[in-house]
Amino acid sequence: MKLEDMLAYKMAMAASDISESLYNVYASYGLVMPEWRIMATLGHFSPDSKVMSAKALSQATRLDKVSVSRALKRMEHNGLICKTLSKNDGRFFDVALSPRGEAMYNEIIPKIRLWQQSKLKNITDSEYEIFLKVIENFSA
Amino acid sequence: MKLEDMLAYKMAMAASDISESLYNVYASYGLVMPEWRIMATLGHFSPDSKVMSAKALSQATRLDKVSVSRALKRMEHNGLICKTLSKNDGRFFDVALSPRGEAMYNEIIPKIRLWQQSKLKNITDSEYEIFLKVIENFSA
DNA sequence: ATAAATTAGTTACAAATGAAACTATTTGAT
DNA sequence: ATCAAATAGTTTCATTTGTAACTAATTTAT
Repeated sequence: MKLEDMLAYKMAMAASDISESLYNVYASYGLVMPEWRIMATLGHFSPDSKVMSAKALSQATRLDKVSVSRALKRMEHNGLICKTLSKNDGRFFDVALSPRGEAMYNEIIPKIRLWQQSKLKNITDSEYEIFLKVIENFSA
Repeated sequence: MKLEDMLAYKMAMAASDISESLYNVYASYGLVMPEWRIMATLGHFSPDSKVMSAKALSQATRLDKVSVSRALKRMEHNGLICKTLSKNDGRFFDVALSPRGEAMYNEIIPKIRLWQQSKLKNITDSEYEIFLKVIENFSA
């Protein structure tokens, strides 16, 4: 087996490179990685499902529940999210981006898009489709 | 922009899933992630280049030099590597897998290969080729 | 030749992390 | 209805981590 063929190795290295590169974008907004992942998740889902529980965020972001709890505390403190006890079930919180959080999200997203385009400039649409299919497979 | 199209997000999630899944393989040998990355790198390169410096390992594995230093200390203590001062340049160490480290590597690799095959069972060779091309691009 | 600058690696310390214990709420069994 | 089991989220504490300071070796400039 060649290292060149080592899927996990390649993925980890690429993810690490991407992660570092992306850090420069959201860090300029004072966000750390868990906060950015949460913002990205909430921002994406907010059109349809306005709220998510901490548990759902934990699953979507692959952050453990302690990290989510702490990130949400900071984000609430910074006015980026609204956190209210769920009416149906007092164990859950309904978490959503605040207007301010939504504004920040909408400011960051175009920069991410630009960054992503630069990363994909040598890749055709059909190649990217296949790439997505492959990594979709990994998480399945 | 749809979350479905968020490259970085998808990569981070897939890498996280893969990393967790792979952890079960090397953890059973008492290795932690930095140790496994170092072993994989040394094991792969050992046919041609028998030794690597801690710095080279740090670059290859995307671990910072402190992590590498600590991992090498543990691995040396466990008899998995040999670490000798370079003759040419007294700042470098020549690091290589010990026979015991090599044996462990050769025991783990087939399990990684099996694991990888199961992850790729729905993927054709040409699709995998394209996938590799795309992630190669990220690190460039 | 010598002193400043650079580089490899380690150490120390402060910050981030996660497992386990904890609180609070809900569900399910009797 | 009541009590045990389960679930969401928080807190505690011990470990892990990374930045910055350090040591030691080498290179570069003068």
